[in-house]
Amino acid sequence: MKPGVSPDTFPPRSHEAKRVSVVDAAASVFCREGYAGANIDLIAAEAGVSRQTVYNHHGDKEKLFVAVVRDLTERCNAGIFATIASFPDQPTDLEADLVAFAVRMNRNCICNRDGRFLRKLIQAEGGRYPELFAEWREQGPGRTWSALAARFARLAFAGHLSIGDPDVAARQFLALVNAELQITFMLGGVPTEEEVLRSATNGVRTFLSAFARKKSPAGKQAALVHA
Amino acid sequence: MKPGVSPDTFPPRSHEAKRVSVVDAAASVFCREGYAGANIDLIAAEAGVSRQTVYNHHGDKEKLFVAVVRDLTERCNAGIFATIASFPDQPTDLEADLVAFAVRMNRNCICNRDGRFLRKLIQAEGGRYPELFAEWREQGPGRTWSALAARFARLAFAGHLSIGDPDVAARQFLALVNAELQITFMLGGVPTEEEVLRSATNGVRTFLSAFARKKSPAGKQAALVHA
DNA sequence: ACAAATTTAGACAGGCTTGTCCAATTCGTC
DNA sequence: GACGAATTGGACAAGCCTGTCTAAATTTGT
Repeated sequence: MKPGVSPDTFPPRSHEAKRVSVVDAAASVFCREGYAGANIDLIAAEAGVSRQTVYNHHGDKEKLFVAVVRDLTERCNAGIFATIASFPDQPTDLEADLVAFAVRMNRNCICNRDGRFLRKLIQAEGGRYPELFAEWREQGPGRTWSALAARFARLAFAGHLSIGDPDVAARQFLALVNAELQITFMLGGVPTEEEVLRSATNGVRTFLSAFARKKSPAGKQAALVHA
Repeated sequence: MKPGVSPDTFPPRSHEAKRVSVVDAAASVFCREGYAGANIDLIAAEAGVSRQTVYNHHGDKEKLFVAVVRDLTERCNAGIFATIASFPDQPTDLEADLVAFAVRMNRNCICNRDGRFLRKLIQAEGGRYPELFAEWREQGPGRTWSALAARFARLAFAGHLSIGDPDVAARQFLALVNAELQITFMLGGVPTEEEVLRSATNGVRTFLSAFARKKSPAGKQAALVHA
């Protein structure tokens, strides 16, 4: 385990671990107390390190804040694109598949620790670091909407939906499945699994009512009405 | 100008005026800097009064903050209900009337100074004053949704829409007409008139596609189904 | 014009926070 | 076991902020 290149022993082992736990604790404290109210001593205590270690690793409060935002942005984007990769391109039950996708999106990206923290930091400090959050906006929501719009366009092309503008549809999809969670988000709360499921179900139903395939053979429409 | 009751001289004339300008300046500073970062000297300067006057009127920082939130809540609610009163109960052009209503809602309640400030304070400090913002939640969004749901139910009853759950429809209406403004709201920006109009138009179109009257006697196919 | 209330500017103590410095200690590696 | 790097705890100066106090100036009502 010692000689040569051992499998899982990196030179800065506990060093890097401390760095991570400082960033994690800082994210939590910055969110709870705001940038001005965040206290380096508290961050250090919550990370289980001394104050001096915080300064050794990150220089000063502002650099630490930037490191926190970059960290959260990166992890959130990774989660979002991983989830979008699971979009139901060949749905068997369109409603059920889209509801499941929306629930995954919420659970893995929007309601989890990173998502809640990043959202709050953007809302609270967005005005003070324009370039930092402009970067997030391009890399995050911008690409999210594009990717999602492409998936919806594909569903429309395959005849499952009737969509005018896929970009608008993608944004409206996200707005609809989160419609009933807005207040909870605003107050910083975490919706229950039931709330997420209900909002997603209601949202997807309305979405499908609006974007259901419209140009279909008359016979099929009649059959649909009968059912 | 001296004897009797002069026309525009209230006993606490400039006194009350100063109180208002202190609250206004405080709202601005609390939003920009956060509660912890807000500086009483800066608030006093921005209000054009001395620091001591701030303390004379409001006691301490926390009481001032509460006064600001109550003030914003009251004004925002008043604006919201005034706007809901202009809901198109007897629409001539349903789409155009709903778009105009959505634009009014955005301009007068959500994007104006009070709306932006209150939203930011709730997001930033909601966790620290649970009872204060719980009160807002009941009086504001709770009653807003109810009132709006009642209006939509009326439209459905009159045969203009086909709605399952009016409460869900009301929340989804608001979510849809704001779908394209979310990011701007998050970053604390003010959307342009064009953006508001576009988001409202796209949102109302999708809303009407989803909730358009389905069982109408107009279509021939529908008549067939009726039989 | 007079008297009362309000406002102002400034000084002030007390507390808290950031960021630095340093000696002692612990940790990882050879 | 020994060496060097990282970490710790604490002291420290400097600055900022809140909230109070005072005496002078201003405004308000009569």
